[in-house]
Formats: sequence, structure tokens, C-alpha cells
Amino acid sequence: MGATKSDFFSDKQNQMAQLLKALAHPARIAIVEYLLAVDSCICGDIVNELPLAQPTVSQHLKELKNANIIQGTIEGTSICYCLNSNTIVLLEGFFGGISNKLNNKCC
Amino acid sequence: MGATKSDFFSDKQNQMAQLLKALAHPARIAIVEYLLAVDSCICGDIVNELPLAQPTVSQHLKELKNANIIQGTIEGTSICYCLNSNTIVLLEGFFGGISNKLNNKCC
DNA sequence: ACTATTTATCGTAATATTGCAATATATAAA
DNA sequence: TTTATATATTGCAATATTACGATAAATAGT
Repeated sequence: MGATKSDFFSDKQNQMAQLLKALAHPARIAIVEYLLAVDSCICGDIVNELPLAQPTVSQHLKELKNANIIQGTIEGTSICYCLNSNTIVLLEGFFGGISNKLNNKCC
Repeated sequence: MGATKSDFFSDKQNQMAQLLKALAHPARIAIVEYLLAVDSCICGDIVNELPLAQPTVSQHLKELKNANIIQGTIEGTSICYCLNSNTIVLLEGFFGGISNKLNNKCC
């Protein structure tokens, strides 16, 4: 017990859950919003922007990268990160799809 | 260490993270999709629909209710659950807002 | 080669989540 | 009141996440 029973759910359900889990932390929301605000690419300014130690930020960036929410490009010694628009659009579509099918027939 | 440093992030960031966390599990995605599919209200058919024990489902429902993603109305011995459209629209708006501000200037 | 800078990884402690058996609560019907 | 049905709560074991110090890896400049 304790481990999520992923095997019993569909691939899509597991994928969406994993994607949402990658965003389900205030630090990672903050990273996404910061990347959105600075528009062009960024590297380790994120460490200065957040109240977290460098290894912690690095770990959060790794999770966002694994989930394809951001992508990083090596530029000399630093790495430039930016949002992956495909994934954002996918998320928007997921909730848009639910929203469209909703017809307020509630209890 | 180990606990999320919520104090250092904004209320909005914490709220959004909490909302996404409530959805960041395949069982809870499945519950939302099921509620969407059956359109009108449901009670404990969800237990039959999912490969999880009744207490586990009850716990997931509680989390979704706490996050205002679903709402439940007592109907005799059973409880009728349905999606809360306000919260779905809020989520759609969050990702729509990001999507709109994105201008593919990537690294 | 040496040094400085940037990012990643390892190891570990603190905390949170997941799942379920057992049990409790609450309403309906007999 | 007793019984059946539906849902919630408690307690606990297994597992996952969060955070960070210490350290490693990798590139740039001297």
C-alpha cells in the first residue's frame, strides 16, 4: 500500500495526472509565471527569484522539464529555460474540453 | 525540512498549486471524467467504477470537495456528487491566460 | 593547468500521500 | 427498535515528495 495504482487507470489519465502533479507546487507555479513574465529565455536567475536553495530549484526545474512543461538549452556555462507552449495548450485544451461538456445539471 | 515553504509564495500561487494537486492523481482525474460523462448527479457508483476500496474513494472525493472541484448533496442515505463549473472555468482561465501571453520567443 | 561560475547529483531528514481494514455515523425501511 | 444500506473516519504501513548541505561535472577565462 501507499503507491498509486497507476496500472488500473488509462494512459491518458495517468499522463494528465503526472502533468498536473508537475505543476502542483507553488515553487513550480512561480517558475512558470516567471518564465512567462520574462518572455525571452532565462537560466539561473530563477534561483535568485525564489526563496529556495540552488539544489532545490534545480530539482524543481528537472521535474518541469521531465513533464515537458519547460525546456532548457545549454548556453555556455548556463542553461536557458523557457516554457513549452505545446504542453500549455494541451492543458488549456483539457480544461476547455471539460468546460465545454459541462451543462450545469447539478444535484 | 520536507514541508513545502508555502509562506514564501503568493496566495494565488499556493491556491493554484493546491487546486492542481487535488487533480494530480489518476483516480481523481477518473472521478472528474466520470462525473462529466454521467452529466447528471451521482453517488457511490463511483466506488463501482474505480478499482479502489470504498474508504479510498471516499478520501479522494473529500480532497476534490475540499478543493471545490466537486460538490455533494445529501439525498437520503446517499450523497450526490457533481462537478463545480466555477472551478473548472477558473482552471481553464489559468492556462488560457498563460497560453495567450506566450509568444514563442524560446531559447 | 588553475580558478571561477553555473548547474546537476547524491545522501538524508522531515513531511505528505496513498490505500485499506476496521469501525463509526447516519438515514431508510421493516 | 432492528436491520440494511451508504458514506465517513480512524489508524497504520508503504511509498513519495520536499528541501538542502556537500559534492560533482562541465565550460569559460586567465
